[in-house]
Amino acid sequence: MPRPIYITTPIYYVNDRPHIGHAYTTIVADLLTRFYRLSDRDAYFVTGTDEHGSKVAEAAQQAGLSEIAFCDQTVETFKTAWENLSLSYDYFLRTTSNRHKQSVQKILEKLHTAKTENGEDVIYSDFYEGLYCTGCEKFITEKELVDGKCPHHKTKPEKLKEKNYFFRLSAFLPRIKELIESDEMQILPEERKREVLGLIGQELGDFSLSRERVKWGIPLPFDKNQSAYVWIDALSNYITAVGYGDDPDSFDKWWTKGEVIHLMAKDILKFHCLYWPAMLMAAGLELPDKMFLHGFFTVDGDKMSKTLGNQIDPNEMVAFYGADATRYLLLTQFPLGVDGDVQAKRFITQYNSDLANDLGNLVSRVIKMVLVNCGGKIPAPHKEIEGLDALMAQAEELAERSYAHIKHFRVTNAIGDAISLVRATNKFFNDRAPWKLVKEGKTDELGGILYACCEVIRIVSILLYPVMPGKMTEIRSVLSLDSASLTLANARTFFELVPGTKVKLDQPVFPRIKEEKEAKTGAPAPAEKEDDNLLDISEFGKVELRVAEVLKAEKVEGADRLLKLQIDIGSEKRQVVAGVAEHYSPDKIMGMKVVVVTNLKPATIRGVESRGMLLAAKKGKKLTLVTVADDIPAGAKIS
RNA sequence: GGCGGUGUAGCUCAGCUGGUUAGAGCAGCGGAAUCAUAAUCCGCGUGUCCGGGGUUCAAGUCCCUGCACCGCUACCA
Repeated sequence: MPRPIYITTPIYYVNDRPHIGHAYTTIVADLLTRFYRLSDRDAYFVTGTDEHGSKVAEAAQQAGLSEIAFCDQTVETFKTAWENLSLSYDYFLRTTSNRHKQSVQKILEKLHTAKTENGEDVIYSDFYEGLYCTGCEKFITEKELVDGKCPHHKTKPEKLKEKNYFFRLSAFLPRIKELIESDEMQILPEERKREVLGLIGQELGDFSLSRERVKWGIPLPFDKNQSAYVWIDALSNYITAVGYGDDPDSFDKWWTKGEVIHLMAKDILKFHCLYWPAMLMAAGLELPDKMFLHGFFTVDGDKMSKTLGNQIDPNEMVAFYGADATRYLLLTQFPLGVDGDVQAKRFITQYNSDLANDLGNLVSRVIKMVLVNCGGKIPAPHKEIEGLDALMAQAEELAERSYAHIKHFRVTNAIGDAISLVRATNKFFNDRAPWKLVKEGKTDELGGILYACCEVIRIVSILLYPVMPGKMTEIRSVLSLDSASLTLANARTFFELVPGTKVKLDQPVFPRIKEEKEAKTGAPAPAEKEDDNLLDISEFGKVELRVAEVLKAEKVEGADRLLKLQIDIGSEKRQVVAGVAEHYSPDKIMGMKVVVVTNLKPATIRGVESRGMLLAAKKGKKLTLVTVADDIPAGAKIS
């Protein structure tokens, strides 16, 4: 028996809305699962949601709901999106489920008593010191502060020390490094492996695994005043989902003995490739076999982000292209593992070209001819046909090639091979010109050609099934094929179709999309502006703006983006530090009349004192300083 | 600044461990065919393989270096 295979996606943060990034990972997982099942491997596919943490609690409060009610609601948006995409996970893990919470506590207990090789405790307590906002009920970083105050509550945070438990990551890194270098735990693609090894080379501190003040979380069994921090809680899902702590048989089958594959985008590399293996080692558990980190989508060149509002909603794509075509289009934009750009109009051309013109039209032209000329029944094969051997050979080796591709995560190659076969078949059909044979009454040869084409369609319907399960099932029903013959083994040989079997075709499998129809990537629907934080005029008045002339400018040593400026604000001269070095050279900014906030509290940045802030407009990578239209002396007040 | 990545036809990208005239799809031009979803098939590319060095009998493919862009990271009051 081949090893069972266990495939995971990250669990998605419940505060997010599903976008094509989430969808992509999950589609890949679904594809792999379906493909391995075709090849007779037992496979298990888990996805889910990460639902704890102070941000979730905050969002729930704003929505006027209890935490769990809020989560129940938003989890549905993920489940619906996945259902729309025909994603058939075996288990949907919620970190708020009792099962997960109980098992995480068992993991924590285990870690609590665990020792490192040197006999040190894996978990130790220490103090975390930081700025704490009582309004937010959380620590905030210096960076988040506005004018020394919490941006949300406009209050000064207090310096606070809190007890935290830490995980002794450093003790495990040498061993992890060995395992990664030797590929016992494979990090893919190669460049990501290099990146992780590079990270190990840098100084990595131990990580904090608990929070004292976060109430919406899983309490530590050995200290009820603390709750588990995100890494422990979220990463553990991979084992709690298959029965760690409550179903030894399942856990043994999938985790301990199975081939474990974690799929994710490259942004969470550190946690998965270092924190997670360390936790598992400390708990004495098997490590995953493979981690595959895929790339990011950019949309028309820009990174997808909430703030840019260019996130693509998979539901909108599904509404427009259907689940199967959406899966196809997302998977084929770029090879798995690298970043790629997505352009709205490309989706339509590619849909029409690959799916409608090549595959859909092949089905139409072949089946219609069978319907009209062969009484709607699959004709008998005929071997003496020019070009048939080559076509057969290409079709018969497709399964093997695809399997090899999938094993190495070369998803686009596997799909590309199937489409190439479709093209070759269109060419074969064209070259043999069966419509001429109809007129000449050569029915044997005609039947042979049509039989061969049906065979290719059957084989393709198996190999593209993991990508487009719905449409391939549809195509298979055209040929009266059932699911029993939906196996990779069945795709390896020609002459599986039984002559005389009825065919039927109700409508085109992939109807062409008219170009005039607006290309929908789901992109913009710009987020509605919240107008509940309008300012009172008096509040605005607190900000003092003045025109200032830049007298002198120089780069700040050791910082790429900082310029140290001497400015004249009329009444006095001041020094400010501005993060504009990437856009303005010292020469260029010298002499400019800019707008400065003059009543900010002084701050020290990179060891340089700054007393004021320049105003600038920024969009994506573009940044331009705010200046004045006509000449006016430095010091002029702005209101 | 540190780490990683990318730079190949108009566009999106393939090119594994170096080896004949550098490829695919899309778009464009010309043609064939008419079974089919106005779909298909054929033909057409003088591309500085980012620049500069080097290793080699041989480099898009390895090494060094420069440039541009992207991501993570530090500093952006």
